[in-house]
Amino acid sequence: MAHTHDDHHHERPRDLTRNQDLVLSTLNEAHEPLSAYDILDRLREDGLRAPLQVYRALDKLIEQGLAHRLESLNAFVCCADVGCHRARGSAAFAICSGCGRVDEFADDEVNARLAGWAAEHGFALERTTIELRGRCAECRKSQSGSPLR
Amino acid sequence: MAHTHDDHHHERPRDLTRNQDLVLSTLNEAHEPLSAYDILDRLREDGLRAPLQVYRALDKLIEQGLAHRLESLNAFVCCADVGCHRARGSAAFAICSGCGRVDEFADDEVNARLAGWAAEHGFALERTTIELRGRCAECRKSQSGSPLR
DNA sequence: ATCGCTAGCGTTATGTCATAACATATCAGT
DNA sequence: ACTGATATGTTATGACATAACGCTAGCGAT
Ligand SMILES: [Zn+2]
Ligand SMILES: [Zn+2]
Ligand SMILES: [Zn+2]
Ligand SMILES: [Zn+2]
Repeated sequence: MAHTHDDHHHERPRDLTRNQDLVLSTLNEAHEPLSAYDILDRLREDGLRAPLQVYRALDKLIEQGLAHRLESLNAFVCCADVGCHRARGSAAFAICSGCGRVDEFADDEVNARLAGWAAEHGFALERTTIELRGRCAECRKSQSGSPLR
Repeated sequence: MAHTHDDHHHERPRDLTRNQDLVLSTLNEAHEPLSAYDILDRLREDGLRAPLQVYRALDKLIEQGLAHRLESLNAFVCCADVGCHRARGSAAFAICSGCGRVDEFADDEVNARLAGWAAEHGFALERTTIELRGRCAECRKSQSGSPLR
């Protein structure tokens, strides 16, 4: 969108609509990935009724790099490092099958190697998914159960 | 037409069951990822009636490294490199949004870096998903449409 | 042989995730 | 106020995946 001549705020990441704000807050308060329907359930008392309201908000949040979709889980988390979208290469996620904890990180070397493969093969890279599944340090100590598939 | 997951004549272990063999053959003959329901549709005339028959076969094939699940697509491909399961680290996939072509590859450096992150963080790595989305060289030349979401 | 175990199979029903289609509302620029 | 873009609300439907049940075939041990 075109900015006016005296607009020095070239990034306005907090220009969120009501639904987007509700969804982002829900993700922020959760300590685990949430499915769109999980989010919906937590927002019924705020007036949300239909999945589409959640999915639309999620689309925008993801577009702005404020949230991420975990493909291997069909669930969503808020971004742990706002700015990862622009400042760093694509993010990777370590997902614990024990407690649901998700650690977001980025590895420049990994991103460089994948970009390299793409360049070599004439592949126009648009989006990268990197997801590690396993058990986090905490869960390895305590032999706790496995809530995640 | 470019072939990727083409007619590799996989050495199929003789211990595949009828359903597993049907599903693997279907994946081998396809030149694109197939959803479980796509596979089911192609196997109706062979007597398959229910999704579960396909999912159960897929589970076994994936377990044996003969097929892979593409998380970002909710679809399946046959393994382009039998033995990737054992011989190499986890596989990566470049998925073309234009034609559906999938290239399977493995990058030792990428796998090493991800294993390194896991080791540093006490994360017991069980499974890794690496999926690149974009447009393949062929599709960049010809401005063809976008059948994949 | 037949018992008991295991793996696979077939079927119905259900659960979970995601989008199509359409109507209405809100807001900024003119 | 008019207009176009974006966001919203709602209903219905499509797409992906599993629960729960009982049956069958294969196989080694008794
Ligand atoms: Zn992030
Ligand atoms: Zn954990
Ligand atoms: Zn493979
Ligand atoms: Zn292509």
